[in-house]
Amino acid sequence: MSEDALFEIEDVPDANPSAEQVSELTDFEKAQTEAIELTTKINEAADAYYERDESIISDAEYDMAMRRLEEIEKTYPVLQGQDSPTLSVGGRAAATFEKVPHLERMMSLDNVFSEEQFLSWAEKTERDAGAAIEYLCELKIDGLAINLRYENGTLTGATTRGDGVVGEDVTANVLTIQGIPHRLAGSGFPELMEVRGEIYIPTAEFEELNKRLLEAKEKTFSNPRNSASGSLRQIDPAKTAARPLRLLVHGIGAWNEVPVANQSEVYALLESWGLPTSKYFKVLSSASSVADFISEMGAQRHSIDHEIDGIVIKVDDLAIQKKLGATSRAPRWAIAYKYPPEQVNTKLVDIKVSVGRTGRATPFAIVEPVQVAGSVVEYATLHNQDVVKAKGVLIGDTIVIRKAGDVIPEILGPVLELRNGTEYSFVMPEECPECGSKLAPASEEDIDLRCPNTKGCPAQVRGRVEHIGSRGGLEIEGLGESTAEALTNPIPPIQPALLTEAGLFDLTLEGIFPLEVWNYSDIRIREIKLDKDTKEPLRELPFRRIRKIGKKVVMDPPFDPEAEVFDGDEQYILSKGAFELIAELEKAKTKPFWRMLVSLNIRHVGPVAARALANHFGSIEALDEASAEELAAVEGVGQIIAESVKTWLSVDWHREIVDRWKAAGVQLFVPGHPGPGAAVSSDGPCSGLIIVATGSLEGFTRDGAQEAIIAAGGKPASSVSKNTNYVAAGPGAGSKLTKAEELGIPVLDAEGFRKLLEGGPAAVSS
DNA sequence: CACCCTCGAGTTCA
DNA sequence: CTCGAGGGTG
Repeated sequence: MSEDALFEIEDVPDANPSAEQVSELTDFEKAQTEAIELTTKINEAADAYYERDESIISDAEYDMAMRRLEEIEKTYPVLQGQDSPTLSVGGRAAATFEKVPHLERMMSLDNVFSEEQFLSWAEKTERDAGAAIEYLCELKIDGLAINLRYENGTLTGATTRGDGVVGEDVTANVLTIQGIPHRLAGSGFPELMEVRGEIYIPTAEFEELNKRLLEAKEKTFSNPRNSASGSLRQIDPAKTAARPLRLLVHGIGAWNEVPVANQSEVYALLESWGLPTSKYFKVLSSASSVADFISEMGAQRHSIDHEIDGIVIKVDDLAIQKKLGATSRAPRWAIAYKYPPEQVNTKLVDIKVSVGRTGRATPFAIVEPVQVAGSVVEYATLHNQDVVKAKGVLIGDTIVIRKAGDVIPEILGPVLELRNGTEYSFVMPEECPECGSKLAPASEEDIDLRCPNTKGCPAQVRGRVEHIGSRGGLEIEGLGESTAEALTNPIPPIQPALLTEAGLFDLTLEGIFPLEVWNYSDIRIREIKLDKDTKEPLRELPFRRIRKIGKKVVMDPPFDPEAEVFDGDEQYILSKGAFELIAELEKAKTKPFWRMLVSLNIRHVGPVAARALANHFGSIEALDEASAEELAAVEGVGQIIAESVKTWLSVDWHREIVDRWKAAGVQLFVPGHPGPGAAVSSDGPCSGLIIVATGSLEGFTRDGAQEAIIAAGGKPASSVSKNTNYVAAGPGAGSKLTKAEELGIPVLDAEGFRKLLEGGPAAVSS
């Protein structure tokens, strides 16, 4: 159950008491709110139905919600997220497919992103193989992996990849796909074999399909991959049959005694039996010719009849494949070369400036929403004014966007041919967009402009409060982005509950009513301008209240979460959020001292430096009395951090934070600490070991793993290097695991990790 | 003083 | 995840 479900979702056109300046909600915003509501409703109903076998709404109601959502998404395609229920037709239909284990695990592939990385993989592989290698190169089709099971030449089952061990049975649908033989041609088939392939929709057919859907006034698909996925998961096989799905096979799973020696010969054999193989594969005998193949195909990737996102390179010789074996999740005898992330054109609508918790003013781009590599992008950071200049973009330009690291949108530059003269350049504002203070560089050489109003700037206070609640800080549930905003919101006539973080632990239920929580996108583009004449703040952009955690009520304490309260003619039910926040704040008061240090928002003091300081000094008083030199003597703390701490402590309003927190009962010391200088010894089974935890380790949360390493006397690190002693990797581990394997560092699973923590290196040395 | 590890800070979207 | 910069080491 999501947190949001605790709150009422409201459609309040004007949540701001100073109503005049606020424009009406746009149609788009109304549609967005409705789409969110519908999606929640549909998903909850589908979950109940498929997971727990119960109906919480009638079929008719469900259909109506689905139809309305489709309608909205048709009007505003941007609102159709990747996981929109309208994409998986029949709600969460997937859940109705039977789970079937694969006979042989369906592995994924490790990735390389440059020629250099590929060459070093090839070098290592040749070394490990102890022989020259013939490489089989093939296109990496952007589709859905499928496992086909043939028994004595007859197709007896088709399953999706699932988690690699167990897939979903989609046999009935696969049987309808053109070009997949139900019965193999020729003779000499094995008793039992698994064939791996990719289901996809050719680009041309995809466009055709979308055109047909459009004409039929049905909703269209955003890309061939989604479309193939949706088509394969139809409950009714007749619907699948109507879609232009294709198959290409590219591997084998379980198969006793393969009658040939090379993967390429396997393909030839499969083809002779009537299975579709790609005509693009090629066997090459040197890594450098493979590199050439990669760049050649990259240049013509869009002229191929289906979408590709890279090239797969395999060791052709099956005996060598066997010798090389596999890591926990991917074979060592194959690698995927991924082409650079998808690039998309869109329009640069505006450039605005946001201010973070440190006061840094960061320009960011607002772009016309577009789909890039899996999600809809609306914002992209521009780092600072020099970057804006360097990119050469003007407001109004058509620009090229891509996803860097597959997550963060990056603006590459303008499309100059599409300029029409109406574009204009961005000028860095002189003043803080939120508090109006004059922006200035922190030092001479500093490129970044900062808002000097550290104490009072609402943007900075909000950022700091949010940081206190964050995972690295005090981990206060219910104190995230929007709650921090609500607590510090300075829009008159509402006084913010907090002017600075000093009062955080003095908050009471009465104090936080009324507290309204605003949604994310509104915070991001928030901008307050002062009226020229009255100097009253104007709210330039409409705020939209989507939920509330409290409402001012006339009622005697103690408050009761379940109470219904009458305020004039209106009736409110108090939501749990406010009560939980107060309870969480109380719990936070006794969290570890290093978390307190992080929460003070001292520059350069993050979790690691804070731990070092907390260990050596044990209390805020000890830190206060110590000189900068004494601080800098601590390992991991240098002059800069030491001075930053001393400077922070010398500021009056910072001291006020410390004093008020203390007065409120916040524990600013390590209980039982022997005193300054006496570092708490870190004895344990893992003394002196540097351990990196990555991926999801069963039985540990991300931070839990770190804590466990420390508790065992080890040192947790965030990146893998040659100094690392062990890497504990769970499912979903990425580059760190790759790096560990490269460097030959022992890799442990959750089980091994637990043993290491209990018994030290001896326990896992075997 | 030049290098290599790490850490801190900022970042988007669901 | 990435970038820039702090801290430690040879």
